[in-house]
Amino acid sequence: MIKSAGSKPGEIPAPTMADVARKAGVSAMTVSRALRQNSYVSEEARERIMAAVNDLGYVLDQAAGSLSSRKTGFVAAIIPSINNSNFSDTARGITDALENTGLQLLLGYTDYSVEREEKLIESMLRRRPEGIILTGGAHTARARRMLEKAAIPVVETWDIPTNPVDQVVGFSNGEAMALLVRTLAAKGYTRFGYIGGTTSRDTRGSQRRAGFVRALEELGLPTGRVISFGVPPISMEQGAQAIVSLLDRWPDTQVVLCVSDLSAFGALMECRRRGLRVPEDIAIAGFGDYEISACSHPRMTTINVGCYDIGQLAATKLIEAIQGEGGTAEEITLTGYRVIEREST
Amino acid sequence: MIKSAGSKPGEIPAPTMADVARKAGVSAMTVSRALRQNSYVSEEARERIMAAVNDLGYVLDQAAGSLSSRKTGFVAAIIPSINNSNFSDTARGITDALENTGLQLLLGYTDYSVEREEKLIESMLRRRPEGIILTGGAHTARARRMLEKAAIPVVETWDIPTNPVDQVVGFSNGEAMALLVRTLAAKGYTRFGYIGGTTSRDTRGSQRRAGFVRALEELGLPTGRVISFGVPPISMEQGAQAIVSLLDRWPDTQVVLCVSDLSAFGALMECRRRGLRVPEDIAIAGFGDYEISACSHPRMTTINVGCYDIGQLAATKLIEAIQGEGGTAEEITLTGYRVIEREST
DNA sequence: TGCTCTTATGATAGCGATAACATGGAGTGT
DNA sequence: ACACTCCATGTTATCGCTATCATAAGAGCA
Repeated sequence: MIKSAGSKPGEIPAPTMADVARKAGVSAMTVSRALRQNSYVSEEARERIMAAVNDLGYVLDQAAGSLSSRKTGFVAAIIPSINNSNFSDTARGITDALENTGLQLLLGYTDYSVEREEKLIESMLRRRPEGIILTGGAHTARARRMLEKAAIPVVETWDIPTNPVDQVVGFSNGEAMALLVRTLAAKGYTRFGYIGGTTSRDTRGSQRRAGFVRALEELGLPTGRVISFGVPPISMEQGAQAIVSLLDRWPDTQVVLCVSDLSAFGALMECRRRGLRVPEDIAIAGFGDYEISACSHPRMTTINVGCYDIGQLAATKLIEAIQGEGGTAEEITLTGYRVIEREST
Repeated sequence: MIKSAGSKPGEIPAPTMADVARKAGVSAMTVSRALRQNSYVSEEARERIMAAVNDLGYVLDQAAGSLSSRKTGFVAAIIPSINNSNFSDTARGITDALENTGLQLLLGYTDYSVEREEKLIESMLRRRPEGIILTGGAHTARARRMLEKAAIPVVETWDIPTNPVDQVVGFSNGEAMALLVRTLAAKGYTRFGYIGGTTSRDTRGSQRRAGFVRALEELGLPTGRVISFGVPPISMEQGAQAIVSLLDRWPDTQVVLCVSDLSAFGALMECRRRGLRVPEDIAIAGFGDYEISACSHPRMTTINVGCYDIGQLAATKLIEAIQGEGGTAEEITLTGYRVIEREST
């Protein structure tokens, strides 16, 4: 429990707009106008006001302002993890798009749990954001209800939900993985392995695996070499362990695709450690085009999915919906992805 | 400019506490009490209120609440970058410590610019956070003034500022790097190289370099092999390029220390690419103990600085100061670091 | 029976800003 | 000189909640 902070004895309360107004010899309203530079204030008054602001060290209280104006200036964004650079790239894209709009980001992460997402959504809605950006389309029923009730623009990203809440900015993870399979099959590989996480908490991970299997089926290639290793997100170390058991069970595997570059990198390094030549003995590909895959030795084949662009585009769409007059039609914006072939395949 | 959002024709305004009160047949004050479960409300009334809350899909407006109670429930944290996993680990530590305190994190990143930091601090102070966590001790004069004026607890992290604003949770980057130098010197290395960034924007980077030079001087070893490459943060790719020019200029270098694991990894991979044996031909060490250094081949020597702990400890100290009665004395909390010797040296 | 103490609830008055309307000069065209 | 803009400023009434004080019913006790 937070103790009564209040004003401790001797503590001077922070100056308010009224204090500034008094010092500058104008009304509070004029101060408000001067600080938002969108209305008529004489140059002379503005200068006096700014001097008073400086003197007093006055800082606007936005909570009070937004109560009155019914606009909080908040945008909420929820990503699975900040430690994953794919998602932090998206967060960066969001922040950059928000720059100079006067909107401030409330960022939260779910650790890949829809229950945590529900809690986060609730605590963020208490702050009355003007819009909200989510990762993926899997939400609890209560989360959905809260979102609908909130009557603010929502953008789901990184995925194509079958039943979107509102707008969508993303791509088909399954299709992207399938494209990678087809690209590699075209190079002559036939015996494909896959490394991913066990549970279905990570919907994007599941879709990637499904895309992997589907593409192989379409090509008439065997689909059995799938290793599910640990709870998502799969770490580098887990990737290393997974490829060992994969090659143990299916020593004739020619190429291994991984749910992300991180596990792929772990697998790649483990192979090198064991003296396997990549791609001659075993080829490896990742997903996500993390910085690491362009720099590893050998450099890794992967799929770039435009993480930053997803964030930037999602935020741009959200801003349009916030500023736009009417209900922007529900809309699905597909973002691009491309296979980046490097030395590891 | 944001258009007048207001209530568009036909749009139902969100339910307020008064609506809930009416529906439950109690006063707004009782609803407020019931929702904060800290005061006397009969079980019967609480049930009726919760039912009404559910029916209406009511969500508390914290902005209004905090205006009245003079407590916003916000804590601000500013880190250099969210894409850097060292700092996102710190952010994670902060969030985890905040869990169940009812405090919500306002996260911002500076891109290693004190000017951006100043802007961020200002926009965050507008939200009246109850405390603020910063990275490093370098701030603009105006930022310092704002922080002092704000009269809220401040914790500076990741560094030991010479003139702290308030509390500090961090370590000496220079000493940590010096320890690494001494550890490696003890193994017999004498010709040390260093890879870091050019400008002094990144104070932690500068301190690490200074620590490197100082330690060598104390050991009576040559200090000249320093490559400054690009604007911080130095990427993996830049690390790769840097080691090429370093070895070009000083081919007899035995061991190269890098400002972070990321550049060290780039350097390591580049060496392998060129057929150099690590550590036999050239040894490499990083800084920060990123996931990558434990998994690369060869595994990298580095320094673990407890990024997560820094965040968690900083947040814990901040919470104490927020909840504690009086002005906690200004305090410097040193966090530990340790050299992790692996295969690359 | 009267007194205090605990529990449960309500009425009122702000918190610090802004929306909306009102006011009063200065410039402008006819 | 008269209406008529434009500009600059002030007044008033909230926004949705909580602090604070007031009230009242029952429990426990002498």
